[in-house]
Amino acid sequence: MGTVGKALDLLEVFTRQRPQVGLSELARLTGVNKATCFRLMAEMEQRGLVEQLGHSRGYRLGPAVLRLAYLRESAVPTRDAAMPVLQALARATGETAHLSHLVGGALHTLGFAYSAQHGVRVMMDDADILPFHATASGAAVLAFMPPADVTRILSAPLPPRTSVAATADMVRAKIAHTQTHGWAEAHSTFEEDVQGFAVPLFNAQSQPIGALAVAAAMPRITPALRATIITELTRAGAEINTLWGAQTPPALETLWRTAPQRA
Amino acid sequence: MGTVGKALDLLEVFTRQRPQVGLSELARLTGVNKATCFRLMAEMEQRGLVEQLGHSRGYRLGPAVLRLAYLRESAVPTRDAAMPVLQALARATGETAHLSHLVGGALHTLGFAYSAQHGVRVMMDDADILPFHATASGAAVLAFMPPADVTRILSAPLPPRTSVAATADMVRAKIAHTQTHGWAEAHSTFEEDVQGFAVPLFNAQSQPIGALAVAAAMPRITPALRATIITELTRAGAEINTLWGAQTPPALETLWRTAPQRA
DNA sequence: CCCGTTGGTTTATTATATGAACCGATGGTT
DNA sequence: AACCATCGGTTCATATAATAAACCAACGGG
Repeated sequence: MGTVGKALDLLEVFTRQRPQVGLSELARLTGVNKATCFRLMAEMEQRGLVEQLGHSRGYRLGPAVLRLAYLRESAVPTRDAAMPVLQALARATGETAHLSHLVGGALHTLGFAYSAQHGVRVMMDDADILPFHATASGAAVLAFMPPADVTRILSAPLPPRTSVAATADMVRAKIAHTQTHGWAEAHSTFEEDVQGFAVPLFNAQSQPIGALAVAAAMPRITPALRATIITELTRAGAEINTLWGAQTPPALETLWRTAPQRA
Repeated sequence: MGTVGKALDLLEVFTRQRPQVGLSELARLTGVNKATCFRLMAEMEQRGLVEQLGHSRGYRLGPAVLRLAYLRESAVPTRDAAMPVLQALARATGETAHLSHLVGGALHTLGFAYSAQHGVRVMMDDADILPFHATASGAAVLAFMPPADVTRILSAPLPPRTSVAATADMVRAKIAHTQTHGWAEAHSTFEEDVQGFAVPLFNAQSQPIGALAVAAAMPRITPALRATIITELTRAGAEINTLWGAQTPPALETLWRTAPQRA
């Protein structure tokens, strides 16, 4: 692996739960030598990608990432464009809507929206990372990936948090379902008592780059609500794909148009 | 220079005006060898920091920067905390308020706010980079930096855009003014017919990390407006410093308390 | 007072980055 | 149609930069 890859891996340790880390802890978490960590962090600090507190206290993400994010959004307004659709989807379904983006072989949360309709909501967190296995979003994306990539991802070690043991066969079944219906569904997998629905999102080259999902509280699910979610989800998915200038696979577009009847 | 520093320098070519660049152009702009550029970009693409369009079209910033920005803001809500103050400052003065952050020895625009009062406004752009010389914000920051850093910055080559030739002596005069008054002022420097006012912002170690500024349309400036701007600017500066958990130098705090009388 | 841990530094060793030349593809221009 | 410049990407010998173990001084809790 190259040096910059190693440096960028260091940034992965920063999460919502662990906003700052010391040098030794960083070396321990990443397995990178402490001296190497120091040099890499010092170099990233110089460019403002990370900063350290008071000369000896730990590192955290720096202000430069804000600038990069502004430039990214102004160049390609992914999130800004999708948020209104996301909010409308949450309103229309009464459940939590969720948008994720494929980056480096993982699904990163890009945004979410709650409905005010119910007190009990499926909660989400920005910058969360979703497991491919056992989420509707994961199945939605995998269903439109080249088979080689799917095999590679499914043969990777399973993440620890999956509450239901998700075998590769089960995931393949979900993928097949997605390909024939146009949307993915998952029960009690990512979280207990949560029913997930998702559709894939594409780029201009018809490659899947993310997923739009609705996460509903399981006890509320009725045939009618399920139909509503599927109808609204496919409609919103088509809308975001349009906003993003995506090339939706024609077969999928057809499925989405007839989704309401088959829901 | 280290490899990751070189890689991060590549990201600097992306601006609002140049949201995407091809490989050869990138190599030309940065002076880095084309093969090196390719390898570095490929490595950054793998982590989602940049992405390329359709296998041969150019690179642009990738979605991973969004995630990093969210994490940064959730860990240390710099911009979110300051924006309301910024908007209030624009409203109170009737002019454009501007917030910049010191990152890697340059002032990066972090946010701005317009007043609805006048049709003629000083326009700003997110992710702009300000020259140290000849802006009020630059002087405000330099005034509280270690002298060694000031000398280093002032001996750097002058940026091309400065409309008024700003000699090091002129900048030093502005710095002295800032140190005795607590705020910086600049006439027709960054832009024609713009009068700039600025105060420095600090971190918890009393080091300057940015500036809060008001940019007013020159023809509107009257002694009364000038007094208002200085009063409101120092007040807003103190407020943001508090929000950011900054350790404002005591001498400066005193100056700010008495600024209205000396305006 | 001790012992573990912290952030940071040094060193020889080695792996990695580098850049000139090269490639096939593309797209105007003559 | 032949040409030429330029594009993104690749190759490989060379040299530079990254690495890791040992070592510091400083800090802090028991």
